Amino acid sequence: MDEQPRLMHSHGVGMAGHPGLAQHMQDGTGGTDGDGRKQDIGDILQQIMTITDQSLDEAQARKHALNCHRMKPALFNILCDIKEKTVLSIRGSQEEEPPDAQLMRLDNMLLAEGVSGPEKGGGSAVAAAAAAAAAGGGVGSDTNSAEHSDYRAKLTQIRGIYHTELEKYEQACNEFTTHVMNLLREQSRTRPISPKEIERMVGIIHRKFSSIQMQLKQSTCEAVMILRSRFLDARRKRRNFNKQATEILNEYFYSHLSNPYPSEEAKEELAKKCSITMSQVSNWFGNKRIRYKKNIGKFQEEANMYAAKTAVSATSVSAHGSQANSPSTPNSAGSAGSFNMSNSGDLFMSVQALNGDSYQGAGVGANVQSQVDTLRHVISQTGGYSDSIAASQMYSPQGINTNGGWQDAPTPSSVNSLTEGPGSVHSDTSN
DNA sequence: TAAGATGATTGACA
DNA sequence: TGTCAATCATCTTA
Repeated sequence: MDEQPRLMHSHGVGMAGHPGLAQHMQDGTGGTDGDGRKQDIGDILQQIMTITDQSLDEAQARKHALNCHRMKPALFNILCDIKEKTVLSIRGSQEEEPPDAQLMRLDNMLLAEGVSGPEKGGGSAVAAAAAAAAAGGGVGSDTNSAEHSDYRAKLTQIRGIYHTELEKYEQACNEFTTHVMNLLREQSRTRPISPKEIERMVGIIHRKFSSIQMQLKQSTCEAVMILRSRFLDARRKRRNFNKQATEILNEYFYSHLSNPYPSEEAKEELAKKCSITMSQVSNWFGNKRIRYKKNIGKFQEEANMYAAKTAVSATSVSAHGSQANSPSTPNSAGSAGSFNMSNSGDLFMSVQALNGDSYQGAGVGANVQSQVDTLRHVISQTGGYSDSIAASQMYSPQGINTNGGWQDAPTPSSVNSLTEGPGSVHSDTSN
């Protein structure tokens, strides 16, 4: 209480701050009643001016003086009563809100996309799923994996930004909460603040920050969506198969020209070799058959080329003799779709392509014919086919019948079978 | 930039 | 369900 006089004094007419003004006020302009009133106004003004000029220390000192004021407990009690009647009654209407559905949705999505939660390759799983969904859009696994890794890298980038920002927000939220709680604790010395009220204030702060967090989550979701759509769009774009894949497919097609219907197993094998999907293999063969049939002349050169190619490799096979064509191999052929371009069965078919009436291209000369003879010799040596069978097949026309379909084309499932009778077309998987 | 090549899609059919 | 045929959309090349 001994500070009280000091407090009052500081509110008094001290001239320290503005002696000039105070002097002017004190001087006045006359000694009448009006002069007295002016004097009061001057005092008030002086007080105001003094307050604004007070340093922080002075303010602290005055605050302390106020805390120690003898009337403080009584005033505090009154404030408590008033607050009890007003503020607390309002509180009832502001009960806990249910968890935000949108926030939950965002959380779930971020978790599913692998942005939030533990890094378990969620994003890459999504990318893989997206790749699978867009199966057939790419050119090969190398390209797919490149795009895949690109997607993953970008997703990781988004994840990093998201977590950094989230941490920043959380830190800011904690700091601000601590700051507010300190303020409230400080204020609780001069006004009644219950723990519940502090709790409520903290709740308000958290809600504010969580709304900011929701914006962050929303932005992150949008970024992921954009990334995904771009990723999928890029995959939808058609790209040509690489040269090697096309060669493999063409080799198979022309070496099975009389029956260019690869079995499921053969398709699988081709798909693996070409690094494309089975449906892409099916598409390719479908397109190829139709386009070939529509314009055989145009494909003549290509057919000859591949036939010659196969024949050359076959010649080398013949040079190696039975090692590459053990007697057991032809009949074990049906084994699950594996095929070999240099095996006797495929050579047999390539010979067909080479010798078919309409395939006797100008580019294939007597040397190729001699290769054919060699091949026929090799084939006959393998014991898989008799010369007569070979001849009957080799010199048959394309296999394309008058209706435009491939002659005697068996159902795809029977393509692999080597147990069919003479004249049957097979060897897809003769190994 | 146009024309041709090529992979994918769609509907009909057996 | 696989294939054919037509067609679309995109890529490649001259």
